[in-house]
Amino acid sequence: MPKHQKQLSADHQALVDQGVVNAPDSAKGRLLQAAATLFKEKGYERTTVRDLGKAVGIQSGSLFHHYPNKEAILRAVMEETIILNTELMKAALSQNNDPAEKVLALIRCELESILGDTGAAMTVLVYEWRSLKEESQLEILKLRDIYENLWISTLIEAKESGRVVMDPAILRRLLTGALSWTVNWYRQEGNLSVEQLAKMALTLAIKPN
Amino acid sequence: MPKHQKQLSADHQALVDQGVVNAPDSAKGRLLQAAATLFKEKGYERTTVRDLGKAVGIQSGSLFHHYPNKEAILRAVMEETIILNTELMKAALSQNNDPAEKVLALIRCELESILGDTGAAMTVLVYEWRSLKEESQLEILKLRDIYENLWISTLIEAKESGRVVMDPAILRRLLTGALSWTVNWYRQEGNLSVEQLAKMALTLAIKPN
Amino acid sequence: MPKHQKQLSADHQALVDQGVVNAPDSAKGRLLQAAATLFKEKGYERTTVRDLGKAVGIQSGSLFHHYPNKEAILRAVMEETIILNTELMKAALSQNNDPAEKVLALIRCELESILGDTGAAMTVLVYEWRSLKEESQLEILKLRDIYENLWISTLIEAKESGRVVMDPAILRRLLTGALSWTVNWYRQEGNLSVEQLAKMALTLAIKPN
Amino acid sequence: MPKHQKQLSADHQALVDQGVVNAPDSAKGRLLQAAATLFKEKGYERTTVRDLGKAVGIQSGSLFHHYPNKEAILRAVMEETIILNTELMKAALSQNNDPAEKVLALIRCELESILGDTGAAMTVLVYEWRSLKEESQLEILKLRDIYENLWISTLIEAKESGRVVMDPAILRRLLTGALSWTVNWYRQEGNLSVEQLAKMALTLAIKPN
DNA sequence: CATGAATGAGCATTCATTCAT
DNA sequence: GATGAATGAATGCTCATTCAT
Repeated sequence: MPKHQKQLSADHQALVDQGVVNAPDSAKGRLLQAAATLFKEKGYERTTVRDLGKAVGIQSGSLFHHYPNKEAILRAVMEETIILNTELMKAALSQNNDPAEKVLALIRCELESILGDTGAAMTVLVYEWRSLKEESQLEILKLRDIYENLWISTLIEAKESGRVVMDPAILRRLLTGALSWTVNWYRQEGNLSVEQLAKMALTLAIKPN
Repeated sequence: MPKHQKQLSADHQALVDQGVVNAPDSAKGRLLQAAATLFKEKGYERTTVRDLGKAVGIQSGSLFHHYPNKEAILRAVMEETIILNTELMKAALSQNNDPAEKVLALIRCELESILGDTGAAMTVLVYEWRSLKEESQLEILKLRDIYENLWISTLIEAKESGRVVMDPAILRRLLTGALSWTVNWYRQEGNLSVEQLAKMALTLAIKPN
Repeated sequence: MPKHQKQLSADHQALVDQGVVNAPDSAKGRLLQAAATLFKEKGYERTTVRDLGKAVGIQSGSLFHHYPNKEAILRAVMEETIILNTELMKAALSQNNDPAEKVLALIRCELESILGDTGAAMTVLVYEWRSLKEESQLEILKLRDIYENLWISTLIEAKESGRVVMDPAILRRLLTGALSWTVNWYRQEGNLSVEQLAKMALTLAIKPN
Repeated sequence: MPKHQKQLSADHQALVDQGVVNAPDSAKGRLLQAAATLFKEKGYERTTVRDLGKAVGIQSGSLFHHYPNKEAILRAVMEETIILNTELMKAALSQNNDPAEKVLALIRCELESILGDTGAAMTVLVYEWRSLKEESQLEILKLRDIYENLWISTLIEAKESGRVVMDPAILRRLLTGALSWTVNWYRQEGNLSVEQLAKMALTLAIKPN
C-alpha cells in the first residue's frame, strides 16, 4: 500500500541515514507518528494501546515487542522530536550569521516543527509532560536543555548586538509561549504564511533597525 | 477548623455576594478549588473521584450529591474561572482610560489570574480542554467569547490610537500564548514582580511612546 | 389536589372500613399504589427509593418513617393485594351456588384483579417474587395458600359435579398461567370484554353442558 | 475436566454444526448456559458480572472479551433460545401431518424447551424482558414473531379442520400462559411425564374427536 | 514476531440507609 | 414527620500487561 509520502528535508534525511531518528516509514517510525497524532487528539491517558495497535494495523499485545510499556512510547515520541528539532536548529543556525537573522531562523524552525509534520509530537511534548514518570522527565530534560541552550546563546548574542532589550531568559520564555500556542489557532490554509508569522513573532523580540 | 483564609478582593467578594460564583469557603467552592489544584497537578484523567473526596474530606460517593459526574466538576471549575476573570477584567477596564493603560490592565489581570489563586483553574482550562465532552465545550466557548471580546476590542482601540502595530487578532493570540505559558516558569518568590512582568509583556505589544 | 377518584366497590370499601387494607387515598395507600406501578414498569431492583419518593411527593429519606426498608414496601404491596383479592373471591363465591358458576366467578375475580386497579400489584406478585427475602416469602405463602384453597376446593366441587375432567390441582396450575399471562396481552380498550374473556377461559376448564 | 455431557438431539447438533447456535460446551456456550441459570435463579439485576465470571471460571473483566456489556449477554441468552426453539419446532412440524398432531407437537416442543435444558433461558425470556434496552427488545421481537407465526398458522389450520373452536390468537395466548407457567410448578421427578402433561394441555385447546 | 484470551487492579457511579437538623 | 447531606459497600466496566500458542 504505497502511500504518497512527503519528501523529507535533506537535513532530516541525513539524520535518518545516521540512525539518529527512525525513518518515518519504518515500523517504529509509523508507530511513533500514529502515537503522536493520537496522543495529541485524545490525550495520552485516553489513548488505549488498542487504539495504537489499530492505528498501525497490529494487535495491542504486539506493541510490547517494540516498546516495553505504554509510557516508553510516549517517551520515544518526545525524545525523537526534541532530537530531530535540535539538529534542524543547529543546521539552520549554521547557515546564518546576522544575530537578528539567527533569531528569525530559530523562530522559523520552531514554528515549522510546531505547525508541520512533527506538530503533533511537539504538542504532546507540552501537554503530556505529567504523564511521564519522573525518571523519564529527567532524561528528556537533558535533551531539552541542549535545545534551549541554542536559543539562549543566540538571544544573548542578539542582546549584545543591541537588537534585543529584554532579559534573554525572560524573552525566551515569553516567546516559547507565544510560539507553542500557535498550534491552537494557526491554520496552514489561511492567508498567513508560516514565514510571515515568523516575521511577526520576530517583531515581538527585536527592535526594528 | 478555621484556616487562615486570604481576604477576597472587593470585586471578587461582590461577585460572591451576587451569587455569580461560589464562595471559596463554601462546600462547593472548596471542592472546585481542590479539583482545580488536583486537575492541574495530576491531570483530570489521573485524578480519581476518591482523590477529590479525600481533598475535601468526604467520601467519593458524596461528591455526586453536588455534581452529577466527574466531568461536571471539571466543567464547573472552568466556568467559574472564566466568569470570575471576565468580571474582574471588566472592572479593571472601567478604571482606565488610556488605551495603553487598558492593555496593561488586561495583561495584569490575566497574569494575576494565571499566577494567583485561580491559577490552577486557568491551567486546567488550557490543558484539560479535551476532557470535556463536546456539549460542555460549546457551553464554555460561549463564555470564552465574551472574555476574548474584551481583549480584542481593547486591542483595536489601542491600534486606532497608534500604539499597536500588529493585527489585533494575531497579537492577542501571541500574547495569549506568552502569558499563559508563564505558569510554567514564573515563580512568585523570585525577584520579578507580577507588575514588572506585566510591563515587560506590554513591551511585546506596544511601541514605546 | 382532589383528583377524580374511582369509586371503590362495596366489598372493597367494606375491607377498608374494617382496616383490613389501606384506603387507596391514604398516605400509605398511595405509596403502595405508586410502588406497585413502578415495580411493575421498571422492576423492583431498577426502582430506586428516590423514584418512590418522587412518585408520592416526598424525599427518599422520609419513606423510612413509613416502612423500615425497601423490601418491606414490596412485601406490603404483595400482602395487601392477596388479602384484598382473597376477600373479594370469598364474597363472589358466596353469591353463587352452581359449581360451574362458581368457577366462572373465580375466573372473573382473578381476571378483574389482574386487569383492573390491582393489576400492577398482581404482576409484581408474580415477577418480583425472588426479590423478597425468604422470611417474607414464607409469610406471603401463607396468604397465598388461603387464596389457592378457595380455588382448589371450588374445582374439586366442580369435578365431583362432573363438569370438570382434569385433575383439579393441574387444572388450577394451567389456569393460573393462562390467566396471569393475560396481563401481557389483554387490552381493556379492545373489543373483547373481561366478561367475554372469562367465559372463554372457562371453556378451557369446563365441558359444555 | 470432562464433565458428563448430555447428548444433544440430532436436530440441535445440526444447528450447532451449521453455526446457528453456539455449542453448549464452547466457551461462549457455557457462559450463556451459566448466565441463563443465574439470571433465572437470582434475576438479571441481582446477578453480578463477578457471579457470571465465577460460574464459568474466569475473572469478571474477561467476560468483556466475549460480550461488550452485561446486557449483551442477556440478549444473547434470549436470542439463542428463540432461534434454537424455532428451528426445533420447524423440524417437529415437518414430521406431522394431522392438525391435532401438529398442535400436540408444538405443545410438546414448547414444554420440552421450558422444562428441559433451555428452561432457564426460556424463563429469562419471560421474566427479564424489561432489562433489555429498547433496541434489543425490537431485535428479539423480530425473532419472536417468526416463532409465534409457526404457532398461529398451525392453530388456524386446526381451526379450519374443525378441531379448534376458539379464536386462534386468543387460544395461543391462553396456551402461552398455561405452558410457560409450568416452569413454576412442574417437576420432572414427579409421576407426570412431559408427554402426559402435553396431552393434558392439548385438551384445553382441542375438542375430543 | 504476532496473536488474542485472560488477568486483576482500578475506576466512576449508584443507591439503600442513616441521622443531625 | 420531614429533610437532604453523607455514608460506604457494591456494581459494571476499562485497560495495560502477560503469556501460551
